[in-house]
Parts: sequence; structure tokens; C-alpha cells
Amino acid sequence: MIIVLDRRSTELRASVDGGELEPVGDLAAFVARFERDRPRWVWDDTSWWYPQLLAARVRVDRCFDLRLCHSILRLSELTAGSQLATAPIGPWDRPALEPRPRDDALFELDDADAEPLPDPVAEFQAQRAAVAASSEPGRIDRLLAVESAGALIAAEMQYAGLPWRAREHDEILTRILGPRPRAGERPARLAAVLERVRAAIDVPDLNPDSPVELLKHLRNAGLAVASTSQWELADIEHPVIEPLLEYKKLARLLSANGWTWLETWVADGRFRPDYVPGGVVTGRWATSGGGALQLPKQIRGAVVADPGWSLVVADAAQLEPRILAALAGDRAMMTAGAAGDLYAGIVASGTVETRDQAKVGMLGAMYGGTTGESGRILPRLARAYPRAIGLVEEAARAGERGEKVTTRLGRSSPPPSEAWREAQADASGESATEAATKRARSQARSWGRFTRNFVVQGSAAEWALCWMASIRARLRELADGAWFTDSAHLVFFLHDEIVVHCPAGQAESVAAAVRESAEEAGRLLFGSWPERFPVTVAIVDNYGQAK
DNA sequence: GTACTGGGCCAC
DNA sequence: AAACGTGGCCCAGTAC
Repeated sequence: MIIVLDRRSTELRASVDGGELEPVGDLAAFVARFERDRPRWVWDDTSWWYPQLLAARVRVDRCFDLRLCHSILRLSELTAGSQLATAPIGPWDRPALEPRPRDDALFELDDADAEPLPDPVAEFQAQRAAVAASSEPGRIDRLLAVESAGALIAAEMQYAGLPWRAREHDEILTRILGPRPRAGERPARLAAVLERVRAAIDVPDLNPDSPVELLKHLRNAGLAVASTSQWELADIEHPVIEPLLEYKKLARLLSANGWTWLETWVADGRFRPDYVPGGVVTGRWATSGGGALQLPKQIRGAVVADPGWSLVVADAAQLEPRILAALAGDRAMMTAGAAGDLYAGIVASGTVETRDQAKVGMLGAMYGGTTGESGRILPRLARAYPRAIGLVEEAARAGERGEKVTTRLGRSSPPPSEAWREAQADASGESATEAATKRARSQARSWGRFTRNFVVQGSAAEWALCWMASIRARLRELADGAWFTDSAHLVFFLHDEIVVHCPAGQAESVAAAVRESAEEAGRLLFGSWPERFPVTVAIVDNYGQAK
């Protein structure tokens, strides 16, 4: 069953299985009634519809998020010839849709130039047509389904929140920075280390938070530095270095995740980040506000399970190189990963000497690194794993030619900008200057690094979506009809890592579900292909205790 | 006052 | 004195 929901008028309407649009009356009651038949809900934007349903304690199993699906179909090479992909840019291509029209006349006056919301029924039909005409409808349809499932999960995680102990957070800050000071003052330990910085270069009123000022005084003190970043300072011998690096560390914690952050983002014992599914070109999630995807390890100790509950923390081991091995069908690399630690397996094969070399080399291959140790190791990896390394090299060459690349399930990279194309065209002309050629070459390489990484990062993001969707389905079975936050539920996601909050008695079942879901995600992407996706699972009270 | 940019650094 | 992918957020500094 398919139900398209429409919010173009203040009276919400629905089309059931292709029927006429009819008023729904009370939305939550309507959805709850039809949800018993497990329809696929089709709506313009999950972040508009779903939070209000959750607030009314109505959960849905499946949806199509038309805006997210549109942006995939618009760019995908698998639907390149479709009407949807060739139509002019329209309202479905906007990053976020406009809010619901209001009755309020004044508001409408203000809002007069806002574009009307588009027709979801017509858009759904256009999307189905694009999928049906695709060279690989199964892949793209799976991508649309898991992308949409991700949108449901993001809304559910925000509703549930990550359990957060403000007192524990305060204790961590106090231990590292000193007690919370009055507004505008530095905490004691931060102030003390700043005095050591000022003394070391004899500048009593130094403002260490101004890079320009700091750089000037460091150079006056005789340090041959071009910036104040830690990678440059770390190697220098001078009494100011140690306290300065310490100051930067503490100041970062204070400004990014200090007491102000705590007051802004934690309420009622929960941190509720605003996840943005599909917010990154590669298909990764982004966040807006709260910085959930940059939660520093230092403060993860403030994430504490409720009394009688546990946290199941799981992360996929060496996800990206495993994805690459599977994408490329590189048996040798799969063999390296079969026993557990992929990097250790590369060492065991005799390709490199240390685990760190294996890791640096693989990351360099996937990011396009050419200098330093990763550059030196790459040729050895290329000999041992010609298919895997060949795949990322080919993705880079395609990008340098201005072509698209596509992930496992069918998300394609955007085309390079018009300026990029012009630069390439200028460089190939007869009258091209040496500078123009050099600039074009540099831009081409840069775009090649982007497409090189896109294939791996984007396919890994698809794996993670499949993993989460599968976990969500298994946890629903485990809940046995209970409201989802009263049973095991997802509370956190970090690219290749998830956290489930669950009654302690469920923890072992959840751990099993998480492992089974990782296997299922591998099958959803690669069928019966033998690459394995092992996950490390920890059952803890406190996120800081995991790994 | 707000809007924007660059430096810097956190995560993967 | 950066390179080597994807981001967000804070701060200082500047333009308006």
C-alpha cells in the first residue's frame, strides 16, 4: 500500500493507492489507523511530517522522502535519461522545502515571494517512472528506501535523545579546566596555562585567541612559523610551545563543548542533535547545531545510560577499506580482512611492515595522498591489491576528465562547476599560458581526489544506512509492541558507529541484532559477495568506556 | 547591530 | 609551510 501525503493546503490530504486526494482529518489518528497495514508513506519532507507524528506517539515503518529521493535521482547516472533528471531545476531541488502556508494574512504578505509547495503525487509518479526506466532499478530503489529509512531514524533519534548527564559533563569540565567561572572569565586551569604562555614570550596582555596577534608575537619571540596551528608548532623547541598547545586544547574544549554548549543542547537529561540526512554530497549525514558528529572523545563520559539501562556501542571495523575491497572485488584484500583486523592482515601478507603503515597507506589511497609516508607505501599496496587500488585510481581519473562517479547503490557525484570546465578548456587551447595550464591541472587533480573519495565514502554511507535500517527493524521485533523509547532504540550515529540505549536485560539481544544487521548490510550492498563487515560491540553504562 | 570570511580544530 | 577526502562550529576580524 502506498499513501501520498500532501500539505499544500492548510487542510492536509492523502491519496491512498493512487486514489483522489482526500482530507485526512486528524493527521496522527489517520496515520495510526493506516499504519496497521504497513503502507509506505510518501511525503515531501520527513523532517516536517514525522516529528509531529512522534510527538503524538505515532511511529511509521516505511516512507519515501521525496526531497531526499529527488536529489539522488537528479544526479544519478542510473537515471540519467529520465524526465526528472533532465527537467529544469525546481522546488524539489532546494535543500529544504518552505514551511507550511499560514492563514495569517500578514505572514502571507511577508511570504509572498515564497514558492508554492510542489505536488507530491506528481513528483512521486515522476520518481517511479525514473526508477522504472533505470538500467538498474533494484539498486536505485534500494538506495531510495534506505535513504528514506535514514530520515525516519534521524527524526526518531532526535525524539529519543542521547542520554546525557549534565553533572558528569560538569565534572569532566571541572577536572580538565577548573570550576565554572563567572561569565567572561577563564576557568582557573585555562587561566594558569595562559599565564605560562604569556611569561614564555614576555607578552603580559597577549590575546591567545587571535591567530593574527599570536602569530605576530610568536615571530617576535624568534619562532620561525607561518601559522599558529598545532601541526606546525609541535616540532618546535621553545618554552612557549608546551603551554601554548595545552592552552589550545583546553580552550577548544571550553568553547566547543563547555558549559555554554551544555546549557544550549542538553535538556531533561538528553542531547537532541539535529541530524541532516543526505546533508553531505557523498550521502553522509550532516548535523546542524550541536555538533553531534564531532563529539570529542574527552566528553563522551557524560553519555550515561539511564538506571537499569545499558548502552550498546558498535562500530564497523575498517569500514572504508572493506567497502573498497568489495566494490573492486579484490579477493586479496578481502583475504587480508577475513581474520579480523584488515590492517593487521595487510601486514601479515608481507605487503608492509607495520599496522600503522597499512592504515596510512590505505587512507592515502582513498584520499588521494601523494606525499610523505602514504605516498611511499602506495606502490606496494598497488602491487598487492591491484583491483582495489585500481578502482580508486580510475575514479580519480574519471573526475579529472570531468566525468561522474557512482556509488554501489547508485548515488552519483555532482558535475564539476562551470568555472572548472572553463579552466580546463582554457588550458587545452592553443594560446594557453603556462600558468593557466598549471592551474587547470591542479584543479583537475583536486576534483579527482574528490571523486576518488566519493565512491568509497558514499558507498560506506550506504552500508551504514542499510546497517541502521536493519538494526531499526530488528529492534522493532525486540520491542514486541512497546513504544520504541520504552525498549531498545537507536540514540546516536557517527558514520560507522551506532549507539543503542536499551534495558540492561536486552543488551545481549541488541548486540546480536547489531552484528546480524552488519551482515545483512553487506548482503544488501554486495549480495553474496564474501566480504565481511565485522563490528566491535561493547555493552557499557557509559559511552566513554567504549573502546 | 548583522553578515560574511579565514584560521583553527573536532569528528569520521 | 601544506597536504590528503567529507563536514560543523567557534572565534576574531572586517564590511556594511
